[in-house]
Amino acid sequence: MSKKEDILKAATLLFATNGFKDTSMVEVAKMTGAVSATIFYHFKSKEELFLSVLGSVKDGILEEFSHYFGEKKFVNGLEMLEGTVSFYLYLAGNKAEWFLLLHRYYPYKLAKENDTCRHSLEDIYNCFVDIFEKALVQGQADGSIGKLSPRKTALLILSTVDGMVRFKNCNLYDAGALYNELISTIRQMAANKNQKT
Amino acid sequence: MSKKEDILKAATLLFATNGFKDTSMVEVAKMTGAVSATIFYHFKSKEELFLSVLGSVKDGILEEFSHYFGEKKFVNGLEMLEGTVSFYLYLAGNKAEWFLLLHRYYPYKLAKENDTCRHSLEDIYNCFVDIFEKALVQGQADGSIGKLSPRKTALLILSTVDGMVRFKNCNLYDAGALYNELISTIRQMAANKNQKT
DNA sequence: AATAAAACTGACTGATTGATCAGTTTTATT
DNA sequence: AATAAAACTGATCAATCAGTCAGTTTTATT
Repeated sequence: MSKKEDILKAATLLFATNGFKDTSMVEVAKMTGAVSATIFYHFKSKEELFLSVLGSVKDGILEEFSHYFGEKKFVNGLEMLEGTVSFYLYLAGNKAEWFLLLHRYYPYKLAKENDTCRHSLEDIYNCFVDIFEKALVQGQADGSIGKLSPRKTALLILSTVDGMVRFKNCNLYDAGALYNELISTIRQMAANKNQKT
Repeated sequence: MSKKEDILKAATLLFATNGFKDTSMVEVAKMTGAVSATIFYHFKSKEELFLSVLGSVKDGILEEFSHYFGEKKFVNGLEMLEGTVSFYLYLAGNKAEWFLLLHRYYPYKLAKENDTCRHSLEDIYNCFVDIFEKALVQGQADGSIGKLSPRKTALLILSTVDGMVRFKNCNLYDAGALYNELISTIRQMAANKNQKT
């Protein structure tokens, strides 16, 4: 691994666990066995380092989901929906630092004035919502999912899993313990045949 | 309003919008027309100021909910559940600074080492979950809600509304636009008569 | 009015930190 | 081996900020 990748990895961990302001360049440097000036050689400022971190997290998430859906095959839309939810929760545990970073407020604040930041965040959340939506649309086509607004329902499901992951990351409640209830609720939503679109 | 209350109000706003580290005592002081030393006369440290802010947010939330349930009467558990969700979303808009503060990571990190902080957060989230749970239990008693685990379902609903509010505060998606879908989903959950407890 | 307590302030300090830069070491190319 | 480019470093700086304290003003009490 190159030094630049080393720095990026250390910075991801530190920004995720301590936040932007509470992470010093000296800290990041020490973790890679370098000196802070080295970081400023690779990244022109602390903010640029953060943007690179967020960009690499975006790439990682997009790649993970693309890999999962490249391998996995689903018998219908409902199973795809459940698979996506499971994979999201698995990823939130397996790549906890990514989701910790996304559950900090700093990226969203920076996004207000920085296009690069905003685009990374948009790519990440669009990836999530689009997959949920695709599963819902497919499910409506194959009959495994009833009438409902795919986009809004996708957002509602994302809100729920995002909230569950946040509660877990904040040490409030355990997301895993709600898994069965979540799946059960999704099936009830899917089974709905009466609602108008 | 006393100077101490003035400081507390200014600090709430600044901690909520800029975070703990990104809020300086000079900033808080300026907002109240005072000098930073004045704040240190009322609060012995920046951390103690933050704990006081969180405590006052806790008091505010508990009082708001107690006031709402003191006035409002519900015909059954399901209506109480829907009312609670609505009030939660209303409060998240009306007292945005409270929820912005609760959607920062700093309080939860501080809670790991500080009992006062942990207790405030516990009080707040227990207030939310307990009310949802109470509505679910009451609904099961009066027949408006089917068989399900009240505690886990309460947590699931809280995850959803918490996620929706976070998305809105982060400028990602509009929570209000999902209101109808949310209520509809809750009714489907409630209508479930087949599930084992 | 006298007195004490409470509230408040200006000036200051030590520590931290993002960033710079001249100079050194390492790597790649011929 | 010679050379150039890339990677890295030690020293340093200006700015920011939490916290202190001696001293002043305001408020309450008698």
